[in-house]
Amino acid sequence: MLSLKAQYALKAVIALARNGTDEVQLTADIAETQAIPKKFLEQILLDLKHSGVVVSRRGKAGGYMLRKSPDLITFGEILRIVEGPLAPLPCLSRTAYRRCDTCRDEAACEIRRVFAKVAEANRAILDNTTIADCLKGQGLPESNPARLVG
Amino acid sequence: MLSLKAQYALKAVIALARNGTDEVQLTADIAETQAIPKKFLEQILLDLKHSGVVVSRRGKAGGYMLRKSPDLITFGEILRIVEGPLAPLPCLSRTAYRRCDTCRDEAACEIRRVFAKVAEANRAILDNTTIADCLKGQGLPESNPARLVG
DNA sequence: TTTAAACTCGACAAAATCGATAGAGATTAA
DNA sequence: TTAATCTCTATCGATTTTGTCGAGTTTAAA
Repeated sequence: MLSLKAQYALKAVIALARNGTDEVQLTADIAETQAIPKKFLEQILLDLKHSGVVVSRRGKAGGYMLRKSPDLITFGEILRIVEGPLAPLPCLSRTAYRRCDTCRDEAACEIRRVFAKVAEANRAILDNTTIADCLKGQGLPESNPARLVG
Repeated sequence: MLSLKAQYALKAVIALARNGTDEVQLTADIAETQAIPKKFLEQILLDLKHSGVVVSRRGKAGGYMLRKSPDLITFGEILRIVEGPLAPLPCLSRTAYRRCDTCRDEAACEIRRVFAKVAEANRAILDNTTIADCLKGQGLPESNPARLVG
């Protein structure tokens, strides 16, 4: 189940994308329009900043802006920042591989074999759906729907 | 991330499937061979029993058996029993729909639109992969791989 | 130069969830 | 009758989740 934090992060980035890349938006405004607790949102935006997704201007007339074009920001990128690896098992993560404590032989693990497909399918969607796509009302870019099946 | 409990449940069901449907298997044996804490496994097997996946015989010479053929038990079924709904958002669950607290208009929710694809993809895999499939070294039955793309 | 508005950052805290354990009870084969 | 086994509820500690607080720091503008 997607965490509230992840939902907040996605909503904030979408709000910033709607706002354009020429003017900053107040944390307080995002918090209010998206119904996100302000102090919690501050933490999230800070994470997004440290990860290079957004930039901030401090002081009076400060706020946040996207650092890159919405079509260069994927759902997968945001989720990894706020939730960690997408993979359903540590032994299936590309970005943060760890051996599974519970199984001796990865190659023989039936559970791993099935969830490898789940991981593939999820990556195919989340790493290929950008913020721009979802604003167009498109989950996936037209050009490569085939990637859905891994 | 898949919970340990879910991994234990899947391992236990797989172990029972390997054991066949004509003889019970001891909780203690499953616990030992699968490296699952015994008392925790007892709870899980009880859940699986209440949900009709396994049957038990009590008393001396008691134990557990699958209640149906492994090709009638899907990963999705087991996961719903021990983890609840598969869907990444409550508003996307078929088995346990709930409105999302965080969004006013479901139809317009960009996040929902994207995760609807994720939910579809996951269901396509998990509800169509049986315990029998995974024992054959097959994540999906040959007959309908197309269901993968929803 | 001062001030007010805004981001920055670390600490803290309540509540929920996860992983596991304990123990009394019920049932059954031998 | 006994020993083995499942049944069921309660509890527990650790971790994660979902926030909140407050003291900085930076900046635009008065």
